[in-house]
Amino acid sequence: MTPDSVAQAVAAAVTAAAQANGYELDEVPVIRVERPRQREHGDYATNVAMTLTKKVGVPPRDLAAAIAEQLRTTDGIASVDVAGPGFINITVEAASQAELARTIVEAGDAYGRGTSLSGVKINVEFISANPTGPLHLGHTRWAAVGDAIARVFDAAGAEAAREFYINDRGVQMDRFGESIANAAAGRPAPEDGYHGGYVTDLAAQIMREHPEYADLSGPERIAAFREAGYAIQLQQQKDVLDLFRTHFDVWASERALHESGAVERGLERLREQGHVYESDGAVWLRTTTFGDDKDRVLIKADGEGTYFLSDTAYYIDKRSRGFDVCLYLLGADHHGYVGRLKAVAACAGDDPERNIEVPIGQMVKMMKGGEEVRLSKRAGNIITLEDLVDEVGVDAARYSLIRYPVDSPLVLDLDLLVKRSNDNPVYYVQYAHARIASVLRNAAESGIDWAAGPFEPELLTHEMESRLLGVLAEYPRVLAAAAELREPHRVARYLEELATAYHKFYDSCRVLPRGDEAVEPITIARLWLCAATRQVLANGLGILGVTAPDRM
RNA sequence: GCCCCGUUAGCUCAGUCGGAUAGAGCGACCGCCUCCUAAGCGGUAGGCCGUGGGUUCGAUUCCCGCACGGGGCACCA
Repeated sequence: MTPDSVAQAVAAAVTAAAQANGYELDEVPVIRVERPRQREHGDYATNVAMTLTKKVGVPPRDLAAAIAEQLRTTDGIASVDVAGPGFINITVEAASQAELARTIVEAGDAYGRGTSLSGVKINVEFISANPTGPLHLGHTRWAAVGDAIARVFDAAGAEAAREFYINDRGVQMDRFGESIANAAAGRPAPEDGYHGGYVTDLAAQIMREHPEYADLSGPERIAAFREAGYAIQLQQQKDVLDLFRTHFDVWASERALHESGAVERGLERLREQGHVYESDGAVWLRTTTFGDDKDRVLIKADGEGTYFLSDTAYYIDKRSRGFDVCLYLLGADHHGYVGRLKAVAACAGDDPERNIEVPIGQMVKMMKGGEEVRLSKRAGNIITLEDLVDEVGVDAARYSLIRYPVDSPLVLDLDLLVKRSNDNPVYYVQYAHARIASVLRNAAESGIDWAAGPFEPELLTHEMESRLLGVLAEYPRVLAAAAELREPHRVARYLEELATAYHKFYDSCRVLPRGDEAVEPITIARLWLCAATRQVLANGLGILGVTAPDRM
């Protein structure tokens, strides 16, 4: 039995108990079964009796007893007990629990996938760095988490698109161009310009490819270096993200928004909705109507559109492309944008509670040798995404960035991330996968064809087998919760729990025959359990974008 | 001043609609490989869940205040 089928059985028992005892119960509440912390409390527990006691007017323990009596007759349930203030503790029959191994192996990659977000089109925008430099530590968290969120959405049945917004317009681009142009001429960057060793590298590369730029001057020269630098830098960002296994579906350019008329269309939409006004020679959006601290300028007195104008157009453009939900993953340094973004959705006539979500991620720091890392060998004064990958590898970097809830600040300990022991969770989980792969490999080499069966689930009665099965059964619920709450770290934590359950099982339950021992039915049954566990570990690691190695 | 986030074991952190004796890893101490991967497993020690109130059968969890720490409040991008 799975958590869902147990919950259904409880619901049926509640209805039956109400009928048998004449309880007045217009509707059965949604039943949630949980896995008790204490092993003695059974495989599953529910507190329905306590939640219904008021409505029904019967003491919780009596109500629990009545429900338990009905529940006992359910197929697949071994025993039911009432405990504490009115908890119902349920123990499932070994065979019905172990059938799950077959279910998982047969479902393969699909095990755990759900339909809770079926038919929903979600746009996940993240990183959206300026194309004026390499991606740095501040971008890394979202590079991993944003991608994982999109994968979690896919697993929940949604249609998720990963989108990167390129701020390729405005004065910072000119400052970027001027900085490179100056570097090419051996001059320092202008005030408010871009420094860093990468600027000098860009200048050198551009001079190699376009020696003729040396003869240009004035705005023409700045524009030439700006455009060349933009192209190189954007490509470099794409290459690094590719290496990091974060692949975007859409690279949206701010310039393109202006060139395609999306900005005019967005402005028109906002005017239609009646939230645009003029004051002091500028054009404003009345975002305060929807809870923003102050109204925002769309077009400055000098006639230039603001960055905010592009933002509004971009949001409206996304919606016009059919996305039901637009997710903006922003760093804590941008949290001030939440109010105005929500207001933009409202000003556009949308529901800010449903159509737009703006999770805020806290900052990331790196420690090495007990001290905060501040300098990058490559880029002068910043730590790049590439540095991190060079240092610890893609798997460790992705895993550790996803492993924590994004609303708490993150400190990455580089010394820990390269360690190969169980204080490094990524290896701990991967090791479990490799260990199983090894067992399955050894079985195959010994000519044991477990898949040909027969699989006798009722043999999996060992304490550790039962616990492992219980953890395997949780996976679909974990994935669904991760999608609903936009919290992929739950998947990582779950995998650690699963790895622990497997390692304990492995330690106390011999799988393959030793020496000249015969292949027993329990051997086959345990191999099914191993195969199921390997599958779930692989599926979960896939959600995180981390590899599941067969050997380590 | 206003807004967002955090505060749980010595350290790094889990703990979604309020539930039974608050968890994991590390660090410390003690154990387990002639046997499927010891990158593993078992045990001991370690807690006023920041603080003061409130809500109720029950609060680490929900509400309000306070303290401490981080971040933010542009006709910049």
